[in-house]
Amino acid sequence: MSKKVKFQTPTGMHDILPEDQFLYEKIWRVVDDVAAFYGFGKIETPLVEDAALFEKGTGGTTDIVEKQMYTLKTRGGDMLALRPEFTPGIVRSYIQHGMIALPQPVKLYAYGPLFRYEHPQAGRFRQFRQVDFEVFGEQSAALDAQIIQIFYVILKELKFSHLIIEVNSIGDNQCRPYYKKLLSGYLRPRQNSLCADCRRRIRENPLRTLDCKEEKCQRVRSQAPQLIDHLCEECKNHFKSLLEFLDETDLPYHLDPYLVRGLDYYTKTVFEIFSEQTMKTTGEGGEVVQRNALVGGGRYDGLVHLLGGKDVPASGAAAGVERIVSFLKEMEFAAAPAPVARIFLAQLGDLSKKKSLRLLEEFRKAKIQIAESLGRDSLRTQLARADKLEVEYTAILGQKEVLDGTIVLRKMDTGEQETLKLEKVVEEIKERLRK
RNA sequence: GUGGACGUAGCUUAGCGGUUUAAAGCGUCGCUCUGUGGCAGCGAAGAUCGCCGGUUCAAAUCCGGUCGUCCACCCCA
Repeated sequence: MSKKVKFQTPTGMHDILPEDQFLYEKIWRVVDDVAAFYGFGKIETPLVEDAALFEKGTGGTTDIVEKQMYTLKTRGGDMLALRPEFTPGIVRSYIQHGMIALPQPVKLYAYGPLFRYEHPQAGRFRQFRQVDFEVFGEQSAALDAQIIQIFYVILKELKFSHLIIEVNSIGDNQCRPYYKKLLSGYLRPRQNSLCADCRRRIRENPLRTLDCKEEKCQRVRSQAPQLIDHLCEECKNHFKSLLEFLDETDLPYHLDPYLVRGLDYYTKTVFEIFSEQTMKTTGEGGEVVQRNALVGGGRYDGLVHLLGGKDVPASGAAAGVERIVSFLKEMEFAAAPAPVARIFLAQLGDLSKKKSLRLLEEFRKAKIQIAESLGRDSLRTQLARADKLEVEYTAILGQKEVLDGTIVLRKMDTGEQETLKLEKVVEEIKERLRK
């Protein structure tokens, strides 16, 4: 006999069990509603794309592509990758289907699973879901503001309270290369005061030193040349205009001059939305403030062109669904919904069991949720089950009732029972549940 | 990729300075109660103590490795 193997979910991946589904469904419902209101069309792209799409789009030097992508070789020899983010796939679809011929801007949204080979921890998994919104063909900061607003509204609809929006501009191909040079010129002579990671970053990605959490790096950074002081005229105006739009919409934002993002394709606007919330910790009954980025996004004016399309400006953002769910679970109103069935059908004996199948069908047609336990024969256990399900009524169909063409209706809280005509029961119950 | 904590029935945990049948609560199923639930009593099923190896007469318990979970760094949603 072979050894018993215990299968389990792969590292960083989880089952979503029936009792948690309502949380996800709630999010989908809110997202669909908000998207419909703002005129976004839903799009689904494959979970798997040409690996080169992400290498080129997301960027070959990003961690996501460099060390977190699940790649696979097909039998035909193609190199494919499990999508690690939404944007390149949606850009690809925009180009492939000639959406440039549609009235611009083209507004799209999507949600679904993404894959990143990472070391799992709080709010970080190898298979996770995002909600993603993208706008193509409009360079105005009004759309950036609308994207921010959309995610803010979604989180508000989900009853998030302490939301913080951080915005910044990281310039474009005009001004950023110049600023990078300026920054590394400032950092290089001071590298002894920086952490090891930042010393490495000076070469690889000097912008990232800006959001280092090490205190000594923050000290150095406070004297560093500011990105917003070195934006080109166009970027400066764009950013100014973004802030004006945000003021207009009353969104509670902060300008964080040190906010930079890890993906290569961002230009001008970048932003993140955080929720600050105290979480109960499992050990020692303590509390801890969780400040995870729930949403991240920005403008990516060069990406459509980079991936082979026309020079189309675009802007977008994505929210981490698991992170939202983990907050939702902490909130008290996120308890599981009330029991679905308000009535239970108990049967006794073969004859009534056969009759029950037909009766259940009548309830279905009348759109009345009714629970049963056809596998059990004793009335005791069926009533016990009905009790557990917290139904209001149990309809009891025994041998005698089938022969008489009647059915017994028991009110569960009081225990009072009455005998009804079998053909009237659906109507009668419908009437009573209305109250 | 680096570092820390932890892996015992479906769940929550006890046992963990080595020694016979690994314990409890919840849950599940059954009986007391042959057509009447919530309570109670009784009972059953369910764990080769994550896996592999080592030390030992003897390992859930000690040691090493491995896998997994959680957490932090890194990065990101």
